[in-house]
Amino acid sequence: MSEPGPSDAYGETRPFRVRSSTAEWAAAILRQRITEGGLAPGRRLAEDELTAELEVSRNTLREAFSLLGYERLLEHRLNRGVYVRVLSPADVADIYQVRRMIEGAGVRRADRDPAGLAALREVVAEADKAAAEGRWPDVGAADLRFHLVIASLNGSERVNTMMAQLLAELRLVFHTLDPRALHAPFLPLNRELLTLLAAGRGPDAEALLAACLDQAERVLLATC
Amino acid sequence: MSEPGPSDAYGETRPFRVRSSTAEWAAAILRQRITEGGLAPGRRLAEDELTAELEVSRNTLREAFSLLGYERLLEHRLNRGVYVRVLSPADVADIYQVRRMIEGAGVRRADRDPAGLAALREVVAEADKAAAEGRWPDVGAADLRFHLVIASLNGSERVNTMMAQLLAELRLVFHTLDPRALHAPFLPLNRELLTLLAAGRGPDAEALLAACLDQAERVLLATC
DNA sequence: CTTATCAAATTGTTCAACAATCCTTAGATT
DNA sequence: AATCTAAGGATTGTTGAACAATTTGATAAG
Repeated sequence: MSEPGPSDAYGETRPFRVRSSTAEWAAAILRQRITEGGLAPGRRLAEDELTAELEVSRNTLREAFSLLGYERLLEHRLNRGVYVRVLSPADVADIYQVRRMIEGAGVRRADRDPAGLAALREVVAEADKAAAEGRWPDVGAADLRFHLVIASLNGSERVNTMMAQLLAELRLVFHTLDPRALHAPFLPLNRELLTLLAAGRGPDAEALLAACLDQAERVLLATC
Repeated sequence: MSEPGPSDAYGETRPFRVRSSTAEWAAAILRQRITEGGLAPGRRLAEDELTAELEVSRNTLREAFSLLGYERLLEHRLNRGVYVRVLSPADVADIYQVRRMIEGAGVRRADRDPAGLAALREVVAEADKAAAEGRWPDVGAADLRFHLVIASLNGSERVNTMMAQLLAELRLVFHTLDPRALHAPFLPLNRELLTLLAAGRGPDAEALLAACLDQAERVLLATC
């Protein structure tokens, strides 16, 4: 056909020839829509619809679906299509169980990682600044990053990606709630947790973290 | 044999009705070959070859590749094909870091799960029986199952699947070694670990487990 | 011996067609 | 009227072919 290069439309449709695969490009778009709330949980993603909109072939789109399915953002029912994942209370409980394990282990290793403490301080400062300026979505992002850093204290690349996926899953619920009401209560707790860690009071930090996670879990379970 | 659908004892038979998709069927076959050593690490999986052998289309095969890539059993290099994963020393170290985290947390929760202890006893008995009869591959399988049960003490479905995937990855290295030399030293250690857990001596059990994992890590790192 | 160039082989992507399955609706039966 | 059954339409599952893009290996030139 007519020159399948970077033509098609002059507009913004597709960034040049990206180095990553087309499927990952499509997956990135869908991932963003899901985690930012454009695609609500339970919504069905029809192939016809999306192939037309994203201008990719069915095969490529299905590969993107597969990608997001592995991240547990989409659910695939055989012969029935893919749906934006709906987290059950059991899912939320399970996710928090894993978080207790990962973050608890991270806190217990905090004393061996001074660079990690510095990163935590930075994230806390970011959160405070965003809160002072009323940018609550940014506060939420900083809160998640805080816990991501705690997970990274385990010093394992695999744990980091696990944690990132868990938080992406949680965003399925987060964006249905008010970011201020959700994250504001945890700002001072995060700060105190950092203080305890810096003071070398490991067991106290561990207890505080556990309390934080329990509270967050209760809040989320109350909504579903 | 946990292959889905009717066996292909007569060659080309493809199951009439598979409950799962064809891609998952193909992935299951490849997964088994990889974890059982039929496909050695570093080996390239050519599309032509496998589409002919498995009698699936290229698209379906690539979907299966993608699936196994998520599980880190295959490595995908752009425009160069897929290869059976080769674990680097860094990979082994990272995997054992995760195992220390998961299994350590499991042991710490052992006292809340009497059913878990019973399962551990059963697996230890299996391993002893297999060792007495010289079935060393079975001993290895029981050893892995022992640690899978320890991970399950965390009471999280997600942790269970994480652990299963980690052990599948480790099998990439295991099946290049002698199962007897690899697993025999751990038989009495596992038994002792169980004894400590049953006696409620949590901290001692935790220390013993850490020692076991450190030792296993050293053995594997010595081979690559 | 090194570099440049070309041809073959393999992967990346798309398309169109058909099969299998699900869902809806209309009709028949009670 | 309610329930069951049987088309039919719509959507997904799978395939094969086609072409583009990239790598690989061989060959030729400097």
